[in-house]
Amino acid sequence: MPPDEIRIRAVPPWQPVQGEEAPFLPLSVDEKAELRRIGQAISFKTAGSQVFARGEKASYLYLLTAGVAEAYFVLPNGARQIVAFYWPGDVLGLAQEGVYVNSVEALSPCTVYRFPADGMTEFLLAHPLIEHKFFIKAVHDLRNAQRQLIMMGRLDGLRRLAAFIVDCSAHEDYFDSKRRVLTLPMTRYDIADYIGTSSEVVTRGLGRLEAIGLIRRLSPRNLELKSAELRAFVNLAG
Amino acid sequence: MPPDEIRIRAVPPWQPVQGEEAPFLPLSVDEKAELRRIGQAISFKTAGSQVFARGEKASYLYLLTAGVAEAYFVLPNGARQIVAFYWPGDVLGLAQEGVYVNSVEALSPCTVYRFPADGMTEFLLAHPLIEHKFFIKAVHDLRNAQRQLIMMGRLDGLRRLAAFIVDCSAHEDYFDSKRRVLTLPMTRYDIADYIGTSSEVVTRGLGRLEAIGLIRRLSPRNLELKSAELRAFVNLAG
DNA sequence: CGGAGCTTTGACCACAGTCAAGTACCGTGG
DNA sequence: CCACGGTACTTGACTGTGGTCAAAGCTCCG
Repeated sequence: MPPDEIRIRAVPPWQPVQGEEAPFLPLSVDEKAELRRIGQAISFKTAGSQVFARGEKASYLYLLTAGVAEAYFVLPNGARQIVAFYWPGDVLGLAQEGVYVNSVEALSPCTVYRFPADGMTEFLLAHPLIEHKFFIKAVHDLRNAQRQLIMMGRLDGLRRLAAFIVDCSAHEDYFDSKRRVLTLPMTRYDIADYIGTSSEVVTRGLGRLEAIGLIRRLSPRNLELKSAELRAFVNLAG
Repeated sequence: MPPDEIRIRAVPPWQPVQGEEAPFLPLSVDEKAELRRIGQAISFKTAGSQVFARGEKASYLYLLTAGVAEAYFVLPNGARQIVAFYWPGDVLGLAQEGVYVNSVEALSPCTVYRFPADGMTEFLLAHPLIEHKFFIKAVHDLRNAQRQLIMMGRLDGLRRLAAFIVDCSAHEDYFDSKRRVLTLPMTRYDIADYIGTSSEVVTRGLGRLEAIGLIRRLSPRNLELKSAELRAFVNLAG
């Protein structure tokens, strides 16, 4: 799988997963060709590049093909809440009434496909199979957002951090499953603004997780994980 | 508009809203007929009725036409997080790999349309215009979930409560805009489990909001609101 | 090799979570 | 209609997590 291949990361609501390419929806050759026809590949060379800002006219819908990005919202008092990290296969560009509702910036060099929002409705109506995949992706993201809500509402800081680490370890490009080493593409501030706490608490949390023996800090951005134990610690099975 | 009319509550991402029936997507007569053909109207007579439970086979997709319901998740330690309240026009039945991910129960007598999940994919593929509306609804709900994330992550208890009250006041069946009186269909516990705090904090919060003069408690479930001031207090414009 | 940004640690304090008790409300049955 | 019981709501007191400020150490890149 070339790194800039068009693919959508989602697990469907109804049909139990079929293939072994587990976390991605299968797109047919035709569908990819159709998407490439109306889309346009774009690269953001450096971390920190702004993809778009809240309030801008929502001219494009984006599909991230390589790299990591974040969507955030800044409150009037300056506080920042990250509402999502985007990994390869994720869709960006959530809009309301024609304008983006969040700002998005790259956390690493990124490549995206972007589709003009203008013709998008017509395109989707003309290609029901593709529309269905975008629909499933939206449902997938909704499920994730609700999961995040559960973590924010009912888990303490340490467990939220552990849950976040577990989530990150699902992304093969950043988790070496043989060495069990996770490479974080984001800063402590980013993590804090995502799980609703401060960078200090994140640091302390990593220290405590290391003390308990659930992780080992090889370097600030490289963590060796005990995945099963981490999952058990978060304990979100319900 | 009859109270059990089929309608979908959502504001679309791209096209700015057109009509004056603001918060609902227009469904054509044909579309309603098609939905009625594959759907089935069901009533839940009493508050507290369980619509479905987490882990059950997701046999149906639901459209709420009257009443209020809640979707919640119970952690192994017994804590409960409400991930959504559902109002008329909302879609219920979020599933993953064929099973519901949350439990849903009625907060008041409810009526729903339910659609068999079995044929649903085929039906949607055969009716792109309807599928598109479900897609837009999913995007709408995703936006709301992200907004909720911002509140949970970066607002203190009092502001979360105020934001919740403002959200409730958007639903005409429960907010008398002439008298400016909101009728809450849920308990303090429900509110607490939604905004991630305890029922005591909710009560205290209502007291403080009343002391500031933003609300007036006519009875525990009936609040007279100063909507503009409440909105300004929450201050989520960004 | 220098410096800026990122990370870590420490100390202090307040918000809000928890436990406990008392009060209001409402539907039920006498 | 009234008495009653259960549930929902309110209030109080205490405690601990985690938010904030401050400062020092580390890392990585230029």
